[in-house]
Amino acid sequence: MRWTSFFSPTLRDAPADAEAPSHKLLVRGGFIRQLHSGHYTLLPLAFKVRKKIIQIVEQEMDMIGGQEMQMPTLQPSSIWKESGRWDSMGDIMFRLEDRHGGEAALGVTAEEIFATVANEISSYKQLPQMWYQIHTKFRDEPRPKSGLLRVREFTMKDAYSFDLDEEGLDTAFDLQHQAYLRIFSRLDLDVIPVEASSGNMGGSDSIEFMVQAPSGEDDVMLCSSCGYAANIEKAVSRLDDIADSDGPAEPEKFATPGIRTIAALEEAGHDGKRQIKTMVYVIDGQVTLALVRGDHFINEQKLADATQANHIRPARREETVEYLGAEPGSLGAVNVENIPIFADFALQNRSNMITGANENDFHLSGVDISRDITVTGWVDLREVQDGELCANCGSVLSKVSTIESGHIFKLGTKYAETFGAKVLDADGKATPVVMGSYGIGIERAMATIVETHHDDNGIVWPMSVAPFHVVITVIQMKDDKSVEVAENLYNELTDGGIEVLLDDRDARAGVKFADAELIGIPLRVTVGPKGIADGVVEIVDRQSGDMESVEINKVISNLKERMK
RNA sequence: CGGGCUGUGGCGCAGCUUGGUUAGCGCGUCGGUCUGGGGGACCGAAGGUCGGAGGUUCAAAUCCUCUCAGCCCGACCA
Repeated sequence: MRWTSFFSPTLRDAPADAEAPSHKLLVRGGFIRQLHSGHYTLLPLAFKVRKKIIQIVEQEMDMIGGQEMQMPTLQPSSIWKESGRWDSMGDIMFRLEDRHGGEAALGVTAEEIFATVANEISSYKQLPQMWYQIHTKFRDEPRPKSGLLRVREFTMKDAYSFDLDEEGLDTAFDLQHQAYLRIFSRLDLDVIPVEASSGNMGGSDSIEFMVQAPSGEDDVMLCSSCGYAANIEKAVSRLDDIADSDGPAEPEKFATPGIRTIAALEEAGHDGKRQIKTMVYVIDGQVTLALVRGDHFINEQKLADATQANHIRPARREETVEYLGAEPGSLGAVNVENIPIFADFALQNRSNMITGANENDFHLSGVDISRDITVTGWVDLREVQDGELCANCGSVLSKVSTIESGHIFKLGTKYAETFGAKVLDADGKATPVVMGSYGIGIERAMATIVETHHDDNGIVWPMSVAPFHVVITVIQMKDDKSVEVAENLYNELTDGGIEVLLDDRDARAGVKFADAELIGIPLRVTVGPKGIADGVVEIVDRQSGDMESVEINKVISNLKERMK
């Protein structure tokens, strides 16, 4: 490709509203343009990178027995209603009606559709199956942001496995896990597999593949010693036991005028570790209490997971007053009936504690949780804090910001049962197939590579996904000899299967260098009169910046060596 | 959904407080001359419904009302 005929509108300045490095660089480099919030046009450079990422994903999926196919993106509501996700998906789903008034949605994910197709599998002899597609997904995100990192329309590789039993699922899950590690390694992304929440996907285990980056939106807890890694929505840590002194036979009410916070109670001499923090939520319309230790913080996703909630929100002040009789700051769960109460494990067996009395400006002391509070369920609600100790090995945990690059789920039989995907087993008995689902966002992977592969001058693509392998920079287009050498190299390299961008623009060297570095081509061949006088051209490595003078007839072998 | 900010040529911005000729500047673009190894210089040129609608006024980019869009923080996020 010749630069003079290539469409790559580079910009000197990044758009003012871009913040994330990948957003700025992809726009400046002429890879993408925004059409609308969360919707981007992929220009030729980005399209080339996307295609290479897709090829890598396809190769690795095919390697583990994946069969590529494609599902419709416009899907009838009926299929989503059957699984119950027409409601549970909420506002994330783009919904529309056809001319007959039929409800439909744009594909958010495709468990339902694949499970429907899996109806065609009728015998255990046809299992296992591993199917996947690489296709557009639509999600009406509350807040698209950071260029390609969070968008409303994107390409996703979603794979689905079908097995006869849990053991088969474990095998498929592990195959995908290994394939993911190979894919991200080939993309030169340092992924950390972490234990994750499954959200409204359902199912048991799920693992997310996270890449550490400041622009990331997900927090992960990492143990540097034993390798424990978990999304903060799932992470646990070691806690010291607390020995409570004996309390009174029943809770005692005491006045706490003006005290409305845990911190204020602490100042009044009541250690946060001895307090019960009472939070009021509305979960799918049901007012619910969540209790954690006074000095602890609740993680809402944990509460949502524990209650299998579709929709969860903090209660409004009026609701709190209506149901508990007091305002936030004086709340407690003692003597509360008819409202579900979920308590964090850290409160188990605790006694002689302090909590709100559900009467403004009063608290209770001497609360024995098992005696005085009707706990509906003991669950893990506490959000682990940076610096706490690993539950496995006792080393210090650190909280890091990450980008979610992939997520794999063990779904079990939920979708198969709903959609009647059953097979006859060896005994002739009908049994639902066991499913797994496995996703990777293609454009997010592209942006994540940029997040982790750039410097002050621009992007530094790994060879595996670079839009071109080599850029030939002609220093002076007026110098016939330079042009001749460059043209010959261009033809030979291209014939040799190397993807070359020939910078044949009549621009100054500085401009060409800057553009080549901005768009991040891994190798640059500089052809100029100085070198030609000595029979050489220069090869510059984008990553290291190292320059080597190479005899013209050895350029191809040199480049091929570097590309290995 | 709450809070904050921004819409002026392809990009980055000024002008708006205090209304007043042809709305400026830098970069980019086009033509030309010189130049030529890190975003060069000079000459010339094109390119703007000032986000949109309504209003106030002799007069609106500027004031008022409504509205649309985008960005950031939070909420939310399979």
